[in-house]
Amino acid sequence: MTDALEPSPKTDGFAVMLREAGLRVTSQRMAILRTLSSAEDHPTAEEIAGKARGSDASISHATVYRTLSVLEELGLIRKLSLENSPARYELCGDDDHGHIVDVGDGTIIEFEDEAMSARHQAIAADLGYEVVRCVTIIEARKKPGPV
Amino acid sequence: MTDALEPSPKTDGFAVMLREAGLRVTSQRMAILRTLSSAEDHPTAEEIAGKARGSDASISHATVYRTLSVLEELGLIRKLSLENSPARYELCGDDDHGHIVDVGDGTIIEFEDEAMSARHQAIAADLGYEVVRCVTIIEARKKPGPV
DNA sequence: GACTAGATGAGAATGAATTGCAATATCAAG
DNA sequence: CTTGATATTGCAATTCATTCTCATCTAGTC
Repeated sequence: MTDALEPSPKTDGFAVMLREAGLRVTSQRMAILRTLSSAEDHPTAEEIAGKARGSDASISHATVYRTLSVLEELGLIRKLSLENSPARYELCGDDDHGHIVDVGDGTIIEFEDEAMSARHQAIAADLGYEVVRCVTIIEARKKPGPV
Repeated sequence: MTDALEPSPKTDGFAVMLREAGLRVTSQRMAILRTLSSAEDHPTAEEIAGKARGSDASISHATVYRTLSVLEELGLIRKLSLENSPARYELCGDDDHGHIVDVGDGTIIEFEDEAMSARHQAIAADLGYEVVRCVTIIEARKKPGPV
């Protein structure tokens, strides 16, 4: 009963999307997608490689990088370039959400904010642009305040 | 009349800030600061090195990188980590402004938006954080609009 | 002018990400 | 189910940005 390897409705959807984009559905790609899908945090390429190797034999890191950029272009995942550290990845819908990075311990908290997203759209529109993607990173320090 | 090399009130201010931070005022640091101060765009470290070499002899790229991080910690400049390209730098006050990156040609447009900055503060505060710095990058595509 | 800690230059080293190429595997067609 | 065309992979070597090492130099001080 290795149901970790069973196709789930979620990962099945990935396979369909890959095929529709004219791409082949390989075990490596599915392993990477499955890894991202079960990740609570925002793993780096190497972290993804490590976990993906758990479910599929020996995935080379070249494949991880190649797959990640394919998936990014496909719009299935999002890449997050942080200062002074390797890029991190997350599955995504097409929502515009931001990240708070705790400068103390590196914790990343996601948030969504309608007002902020609306401003992004408006600002871009004012300048004659249409938004492709937004990256918001708020580096912040935990306030000593009352719990 | 090589007034490009004259100390300007602006660059003088830099010297004071360096000294106040207990750092030495070197010709390399001033050349880099002068370069940034006269840059209209957001140059990369290597572009800065190139231009700075124009005003000061042979500045090594190690020095450029070292100086840039010193200046960043000092809060005099800001580093902008973009996807798939070297970091870019800009002089900065402590304002929270964003950048629109034209996905077509790479043009970077700066903007300020009170409402957006206010949201950043509020969002962080809600989660018990105080903002250190914000990075907003809106990747956008030029609208075919009427011109 | 001399001293000393901080700063620099040159180049080697690191680490993330990309690429070339031969081997392999997917998927459509028979 | 077998085959063939070709997309994809693994491996290793490579690129590129950035950092580090260390001997030399220099700003700031006395």
